[in-house]
Amino acid sequence: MRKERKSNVTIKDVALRAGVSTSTVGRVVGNYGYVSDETRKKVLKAMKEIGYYPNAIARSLKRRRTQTIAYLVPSITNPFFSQIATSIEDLASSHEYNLILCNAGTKADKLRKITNMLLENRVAGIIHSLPCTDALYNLVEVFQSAHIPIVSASGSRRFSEVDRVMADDIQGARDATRFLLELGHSRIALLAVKNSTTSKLRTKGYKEAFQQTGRKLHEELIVEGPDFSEDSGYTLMKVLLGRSKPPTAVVAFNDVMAVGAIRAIKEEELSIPEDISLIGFDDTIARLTQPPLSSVALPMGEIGRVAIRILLDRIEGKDTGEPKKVVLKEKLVVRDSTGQLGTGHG
Amino acid sequence: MRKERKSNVTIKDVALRAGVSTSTVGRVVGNYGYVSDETRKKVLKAMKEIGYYPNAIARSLKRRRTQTIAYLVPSITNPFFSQIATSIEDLASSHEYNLILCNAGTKADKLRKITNMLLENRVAGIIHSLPCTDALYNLVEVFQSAHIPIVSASGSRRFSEVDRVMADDIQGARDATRFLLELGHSRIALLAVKNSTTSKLRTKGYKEAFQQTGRKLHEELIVEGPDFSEDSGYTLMKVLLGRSKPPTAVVAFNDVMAVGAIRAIKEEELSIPEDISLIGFDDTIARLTQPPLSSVALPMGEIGRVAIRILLDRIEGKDTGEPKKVVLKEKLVVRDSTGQLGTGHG
DNA sequence: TTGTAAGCGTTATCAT
DNA sequence: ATGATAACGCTTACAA
Repeated sequence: MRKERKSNVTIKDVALRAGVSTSTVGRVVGNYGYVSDETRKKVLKAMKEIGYYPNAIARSLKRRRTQTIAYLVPSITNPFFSQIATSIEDLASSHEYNLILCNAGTKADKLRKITNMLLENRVAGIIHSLPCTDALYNLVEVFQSAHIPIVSASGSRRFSEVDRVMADDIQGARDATRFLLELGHSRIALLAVKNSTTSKLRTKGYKEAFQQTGRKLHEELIVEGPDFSEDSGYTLMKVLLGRSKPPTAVVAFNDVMAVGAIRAIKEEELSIPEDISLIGFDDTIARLTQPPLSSVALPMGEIGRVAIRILLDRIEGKDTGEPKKVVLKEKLVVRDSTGQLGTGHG
Repeated sequence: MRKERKSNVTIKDVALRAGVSTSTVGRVVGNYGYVSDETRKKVLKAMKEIGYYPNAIARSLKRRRTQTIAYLVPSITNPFFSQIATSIEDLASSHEYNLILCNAGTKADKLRKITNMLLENRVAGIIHSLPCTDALYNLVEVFQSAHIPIVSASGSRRFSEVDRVMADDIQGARDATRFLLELGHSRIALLAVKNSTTSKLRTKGYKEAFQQTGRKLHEELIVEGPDFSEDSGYTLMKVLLGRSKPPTAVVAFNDVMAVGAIRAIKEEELSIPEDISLIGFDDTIARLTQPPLSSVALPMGEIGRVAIRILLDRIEGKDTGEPKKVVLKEKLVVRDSTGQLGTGHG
């Protein structure tokens, strides 16, 4: 015989069993107010015996607030987001909050639907990593007027009314470029991406590095592809290598593009880093390339942690100040794809 | 002046505004029962005007069930799980279910905590991809006795009381091995992993391929590492290459191990596939290796879809039959790391 | 076709 | 220190 645990054991049942009132049981369960040790023991015993566990739904209804927060991403498959998600989940969970993870995809309808669902489920707050779209505008407006706090974690930077935490794309690219400049390179190419805010900021950082060191910038070495794909990296690199004066170093705006670049470079029978130094961004698959790729690591974990801390402070009313903007440092991880200029036959 | 949307507009408010009863409003909101067109319009108008949206918490309390399901994984960072998660989320969302994603990690405490939280929040059902542990036993027991359906999506296979959907590891390895046999290879090495059910099953498939084709199996070419890491793949491959009779083809039990193997092979100045053919598993980063890796793709999307379908059928009582066990096919994706035996100098 | 009223399982206020 | 009771916002017989 299997022990059947009735799923609707209520406080009332416990009260009956323990021979006390529901409010006394409530005090024991919620651990507040005055309860004598003796009574507490009786209640605890009754709870065990009939297998009581609290009903969070009823509690939420009564308290008029949930312990649920949501994290919205374009795609959880992207390791960038899943790492942020992990750190959010971690802290949320240790503060007794549940995390609803929402894949908003790219369709406006989906995000609208999610917005409604979150509203109806009375989430206590949301964190998102979404790009700026009409549907996001709608979301922000709706949640703001419902007084539900929002934090952008490496999402759209455009809403000055919401708390934002993001990586310092300018600094990351500046550091990477500077590192190459210090290795003696000056013909440093940039594999950039059209219509990307991130790409624009990184390009800015690249330029700053040249300015700060007083070295000459070669504008023609900044090339733009349509997206952050491997093909994009491959094609751009091919173009650069076909020129009369190819670069001696390359910064690709993510690791996947860098993989494309590696393929192009090897096809031309050149070696990394002897002929060409290469740096990627994101530090995701960088350990696995051949040679292991130097890459600018983004502080995903930190982004998530800061975002959730801000959110919890907002939810619990500990922070009622102006919207924050937190910018976190990126960090170059040096591996084997970068070397001093002129060690090869280039 | 910002329009302030009061967050606690209730059915009662709408009823008052529209001059009807709460139950009439309820009928309009829930879209059931008889409501005259005229009344419906009045109610709809009132809803718009005062910005009403339903309270899912109250509804859940009343109906004694939620529209929430949970998906538990060891780590959402693993692309294997995040892809399953995506397909689950997709179908769940289109059936008006919310998905709570839980990172159970590896500590028993965390899973116990999640178990309780899920129970208290009255989730309608759960899907998991967790390995067999005491904490999972506890989870299964607790949910079973609360009559909350569970589906294992490529998780522990040990519970015959729960629905299980998984990939056919035996068939995947068999197909991969067979493919290599047909290319003329017979000295086919296996980079396996100790204490892994999956590894055991794949090894079985490997052996079946030899049996079915009547070719001679070289037991000594089956080597085991401690885990599925790149280092593991590298070290095992080094060992194999150091032998007097090295293999002409290799099956690595995931892509990351295959990357390690590639490194080892290149270090010995051998080429892929001319000297050695290589096949990975998972088809995650396989496109990005040099050369692009042939790899056995697991049906992650399909696993998620089947799992959520089964779960929804259970939740909605459409399926009250015996626990199901669904096994889905793996599929070899051929790229450039595999070739006919003897095209190189080996 | 519409309205009344009794819960769902908690929490919180007020007595006792 | 404990108990009675009224909400929380919705659904749903049942009555009208």
